[in-house]
Amino acid sequence: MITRHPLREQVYQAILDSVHRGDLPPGTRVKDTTLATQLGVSRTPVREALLQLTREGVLQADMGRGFWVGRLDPAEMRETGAILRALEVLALEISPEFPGERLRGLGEIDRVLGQTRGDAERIVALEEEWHRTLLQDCPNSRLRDIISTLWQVPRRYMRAYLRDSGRLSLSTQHHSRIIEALRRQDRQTAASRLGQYWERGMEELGSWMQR
Amino acid sequence: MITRHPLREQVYQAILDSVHRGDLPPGTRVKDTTLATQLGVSRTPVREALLQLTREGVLQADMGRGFWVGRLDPAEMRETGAILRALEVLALEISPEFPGERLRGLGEIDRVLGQTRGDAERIVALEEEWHRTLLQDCPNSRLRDIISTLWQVPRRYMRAYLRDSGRLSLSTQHHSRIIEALRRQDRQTAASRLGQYWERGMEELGSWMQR
DNA sequence: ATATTGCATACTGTATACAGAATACTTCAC
DNA sequence: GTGAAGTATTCTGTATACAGTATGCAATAT
Repeated sequence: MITRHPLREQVYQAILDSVHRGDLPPGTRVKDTTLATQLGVSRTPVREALLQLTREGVLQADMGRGFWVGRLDPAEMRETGAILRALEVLALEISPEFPGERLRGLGEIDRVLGQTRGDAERIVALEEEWHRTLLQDCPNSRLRDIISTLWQVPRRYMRAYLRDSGRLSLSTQHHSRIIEALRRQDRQTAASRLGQYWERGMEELGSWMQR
Repeated sequence: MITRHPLREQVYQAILDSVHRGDLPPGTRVKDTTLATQLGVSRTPVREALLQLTREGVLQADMGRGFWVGRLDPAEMRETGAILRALEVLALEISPEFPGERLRGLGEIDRVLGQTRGDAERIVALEEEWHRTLLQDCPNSRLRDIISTLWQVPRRYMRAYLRDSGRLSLSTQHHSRIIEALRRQDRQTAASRLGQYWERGMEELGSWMQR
């Protein structure tokens, strides 16, 4: 069965990548005509993608005034972080037993994370990948969807934080503590440690943003 | 300051209302051209609204095959319910002290709910209104947004359940128990009772759907 | 020089046009 | 009558056109 994909999805991904790569820094105005010609498509799918990104909080929009890349705002970070914390904890709690393969995968990502230096975007991508792997077996697919979508927000803040502060990693030691609990199949402890991860991370980002 | 509103928003609301009123039962195909002529606008804002409703789970879509009202699916209900439970509990936990005015408002909605008979759509609307009022002061605006959006899903299931089973109310006694805790400014207990509300509600809807 | 008004341009939101795919229908064979 | 094949029609996804508003620039006045 061949599945066709609407243009708007590719466009969506392309714009998101641009934002994450930093080609479109926070505050930049995003004109649909420009993007349309750059990507070689018409304005229609571009606008559909822009509307979705706006809904997800990556972009902002004013009626008649178009779209721009959302500025970094401590409140947005805190609010989204609190939500993600609750949802990831829930997702982990209701996950089934962790197969050894999954634990190895998490360890591997963590290992690569420990070796990666200086590439903020890559570190953030690996961080997200680690979480995605952690929650991969969560039986609530809608929950997984919402979590993935919400992650678009912290990505932007983490990237800015890593670049600006020069920190190398966000939380390798938290990762290992969570993995340790999962090795014992103690999902409850793992979940509570995952909560602490977010708590700490939010504090760290929060104090940085008050520069 | 005058705020203008894009057509797509009005269209969005109009379609949502149709779905909630039951004019468009689950499974109905939704054609953008038809809606466009009915509403007296072009296809563009209609499609923008349809895309958003699809993201929110009210509609479904297949590439090249258009949109239709999502069919009722026990798994979707369970999954969304679990998420809403976690988020509403979180929202209540971080809410500030409840002013007397708010408590009176909750009691008033509850009173109207107790008197309303037979009008499934109105009962569901009041139920949602009760929850919205409960979480109105939650300082996390993004959380409030997500909760409102997610509520589109249970609305459809609750409506079908009330119509089909002939039950009159969903949870008046739960409401009072929550209000009781709030009167003592015991948000922690109130939040845990709110969790029980969702737990019970999901069980009730779940067993009904296995007819 | 600076502020202000008018004008030109650019861009957004919406409408319409077009191409290709999916569905419905008709016709014909059996 | 039932089923298949081919044709018509409908509808979707994308492109383009259009109208109105916002933005930037220039010319003029202060």
